[in-house]
Amino acid sequence: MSHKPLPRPGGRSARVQQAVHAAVSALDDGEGRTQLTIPMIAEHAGVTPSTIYRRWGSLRELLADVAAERLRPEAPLSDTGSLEEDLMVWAGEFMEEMTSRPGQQALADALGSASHDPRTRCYDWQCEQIALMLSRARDRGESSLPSVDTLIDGVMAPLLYRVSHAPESLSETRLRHWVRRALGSACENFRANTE
Amino acid sequence: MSHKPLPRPGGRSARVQQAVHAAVSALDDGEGRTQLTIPMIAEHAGVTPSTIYRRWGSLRELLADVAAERLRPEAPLSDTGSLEEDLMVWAGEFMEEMTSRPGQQALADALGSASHDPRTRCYDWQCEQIALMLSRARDRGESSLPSVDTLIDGVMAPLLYRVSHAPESLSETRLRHWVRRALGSACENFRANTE
DNA sequence: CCTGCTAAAGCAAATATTTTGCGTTAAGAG
DNA sequence: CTCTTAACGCAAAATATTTGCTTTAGCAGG
Repeated sequence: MSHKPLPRPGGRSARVQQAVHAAVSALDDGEGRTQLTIPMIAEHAGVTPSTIYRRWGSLRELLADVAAERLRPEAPLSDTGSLEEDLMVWAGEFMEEMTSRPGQQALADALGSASHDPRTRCYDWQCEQIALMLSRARDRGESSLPSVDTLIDGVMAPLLYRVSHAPESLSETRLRHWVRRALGSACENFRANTE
Repeated sequence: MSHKPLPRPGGRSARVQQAVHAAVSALDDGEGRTQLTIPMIAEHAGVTPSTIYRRWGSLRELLADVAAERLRPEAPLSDTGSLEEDLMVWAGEFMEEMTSRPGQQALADALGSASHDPRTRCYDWQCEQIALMLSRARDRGESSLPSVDTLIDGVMAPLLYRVSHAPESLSETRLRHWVRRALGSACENFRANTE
């Protein structure tokens, strides 16, 4: 539905998609979110509105597609020498990114899609990143490593939950708590600002 | 923005809101989600489209408002005699509800709102329910109770994350694992179908 | 390199929607 | 009972969306 399995990946289709994505990013980085319309995006991208309507169906799905792309990790994932720090850096950057105004918007757009596709894409990327960190840790000889599921449930899930529902309650300290707990060295009596 | 602080809670405003919410529920319970429009909802509710536009702003926000209401707990929260079972029943019902097609849709609608209001409402209700369960447990004399935050992060966050990103991976077993772990009796070597 | 095939884009007319200004209704205060 | 004003209804104007048909341009086969 969105864009991944392009029947004709090369050439025009790809150019149009890129132009439309770029147009959304450019126009959205302003304030007026309510007044972001498809004809507006089409003009900025140099295509006709009907092209967008036929390809994405609605503004909601287009925004979800762009947002999912924005949520994709781009930095090569730093290698700090320990799993705990790798996680802290990665999740910390994510937290930073997602607490900004545009980040909040992007997350809402991605989660608000009628299709599962954008959400599944985000999930897959997160699993990949975590798996990579784990394999590095394994190579370093770190022992009693958690599973991908444990880290998803123990770190990413609470992080995303709070970004979406209670962003004020986030902090570096809380993140550290989740990471430590998921890694097994839990300090059970953590109490943060309960807002 | 949505509806909570109604300047004039009584009479007409309330009736209109109820009629519009009912109309959305009635029309949405079908299939055509793409063809759900504001004029359609207005007609079914017996109001003018402009009323809806002025009050909710857009279909997206109206759907988020209705969805948040749908996510509100209605059952009086069963009292099973133990915190673990109370949590299992409550979160289990929630899981059941949210894995259905309409439940998925409602969740996406609520999370997709541009305003924080629907998400904050859901969060507040969940905290209230959990606080109630905890106070019952305290009255029963259960000891070493977790905090509300611990249960939100340890149970509701992973539950919502997986409902939204990987519903196939959910199971009663996994839920039990989260609950036990949050309650302190973790069985660290849990491994579910990693899908 | 040329030719045919077809997915995707362009164009424009037909529909449907959203927005807006202004008159009307009814909730709530005094 | 009267006054005030938030919220609703109505209808015209402005925009957005849909759709049928045409044209463009990847890509495969010769």
